[in-house]
Amino acid sequence: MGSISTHMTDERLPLYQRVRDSLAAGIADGAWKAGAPIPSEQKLAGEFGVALGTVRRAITELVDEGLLERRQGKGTFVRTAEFRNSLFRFFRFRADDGAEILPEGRLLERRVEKASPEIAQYLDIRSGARVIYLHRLRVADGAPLVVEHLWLPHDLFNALDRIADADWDDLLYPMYERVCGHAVARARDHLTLGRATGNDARQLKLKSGSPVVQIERTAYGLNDRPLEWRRSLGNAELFSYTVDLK
Amino acid sequence: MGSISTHMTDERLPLYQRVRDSLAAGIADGAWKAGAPIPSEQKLAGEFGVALGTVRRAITELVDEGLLERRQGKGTFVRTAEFRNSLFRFFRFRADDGAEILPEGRLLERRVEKASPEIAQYLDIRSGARVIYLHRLRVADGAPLVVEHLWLPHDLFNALDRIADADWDDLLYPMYERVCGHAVARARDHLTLGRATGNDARQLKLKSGSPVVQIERTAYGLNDRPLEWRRSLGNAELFSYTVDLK
DNA sequence: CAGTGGTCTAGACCACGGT
DNA sequence: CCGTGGTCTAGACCACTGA
Repeated sequence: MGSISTHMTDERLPLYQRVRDSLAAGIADGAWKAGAPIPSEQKLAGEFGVALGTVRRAITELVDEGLLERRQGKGTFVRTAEFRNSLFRFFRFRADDGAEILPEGRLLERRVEKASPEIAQYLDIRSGARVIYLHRLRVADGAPLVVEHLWLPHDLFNALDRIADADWDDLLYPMYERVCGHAVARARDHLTLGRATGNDARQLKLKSGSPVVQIERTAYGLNDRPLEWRRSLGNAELFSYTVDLK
Repeated sequence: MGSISTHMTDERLPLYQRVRDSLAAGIADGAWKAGAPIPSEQKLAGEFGVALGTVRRAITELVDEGLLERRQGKGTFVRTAEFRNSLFRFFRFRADDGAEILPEGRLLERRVEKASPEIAQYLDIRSGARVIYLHRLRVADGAPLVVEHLWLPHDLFNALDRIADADWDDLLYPMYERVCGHAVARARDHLTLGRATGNDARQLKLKSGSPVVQIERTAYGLNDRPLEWRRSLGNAELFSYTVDLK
């Protein structure tokens, strides 16, 4: 038995699935760091005691899921979470020269509170359980672009309590991973059109009643547990999204 | 050599790619009908003179692309194009009881015209080439939902000239395939927010200046040639879309 | 050059669906 | 029962990368 966790899950699943799960667990545990290579297919086949084709299929699954990346002649690498585009794919945030802008994330509010029934449902936790609430404003070039309200289960993210307000990063997901060890593997966004009101309108510098695109997102960890729920509001005039249908 | 077209493309490509292309061509030609099974993997391996694993990989590609569907114990089947949801996935069209509604497609205008430079670019044809212009209104329960302006290359779709106005189907893509033999394999949608004006506003029964979601779509055939370009406008209040990010 | 992933083969046995 | 796709093995050779 090698250094990797060889406790394969559920005996009834196909071998390649169990290998997949074992590798996914290794990535989630941080046994292999993001950007670093995992052992070669030959080596893994030996350690798991399975054929090379079986390991290849397991790895192919993880590549399709976006967790791993193959580079011929070099190895197979743990992908760095690339959620830079995940919000901004919906909006046109570009400088006059067409270059992409990474909007600054300004923390407006932070507190620990009890989960409302709605939030509890989204996060799949008890109603009334402790959650961290964050209120942020995304600003580029001095112009407000998006307001975000977001909630995290406190038991998973209590390490954030020790971060000073000024030390928060623009991008939260890499920060979650670095500070709390929880990587975001996937997310589901639900888009609707709404109207800006009250504080949200004021912070976006829009008239009350202006159309805004509302994006409700649930973000999931490597084990499929909800890690975060957020509601983002952005000026609908800037909305722009491309999707491929099959 | 069997009944399938065994002229495999480009000698330098991997075998499984060439098999994939050959199978895709068979589907495009209509050698195998939608909904019907293709020959078994064993049989195909024999006819192509390759190993079973190679055929399996080729088929896996086509399954991932949505052209084929595997059913264990039964066979591998040509998927019926399911574009029923492709537009409606963006909007909430539901009856009071929550059931999905298939809005009726009302043909308002039809003519053959010369492609503007813009349309020509989208359809990848000569500017000034003949195109079919269609103007449609989607109506559910008497309420207008979406207006559509769409253009088709006349040389591919001239068979539509012989269809009477009253005989147009609600769903165009199956009709394209039935009447003209051109199946839509995929499409790319680009969504932005706009304002309803003039005729569009009137037909949607919205005040001029009301926010509308604008969906610009290019639809492609099995050979990747653009078949249709359309601009659809829908009441932004009804907009609702869910997307999974990885 | 050695080591990696990429392609391809030839076979075995299992799980499922219909006769 | 047979024929289908699903899993798994063991091994070959190719293509790419970097020392």
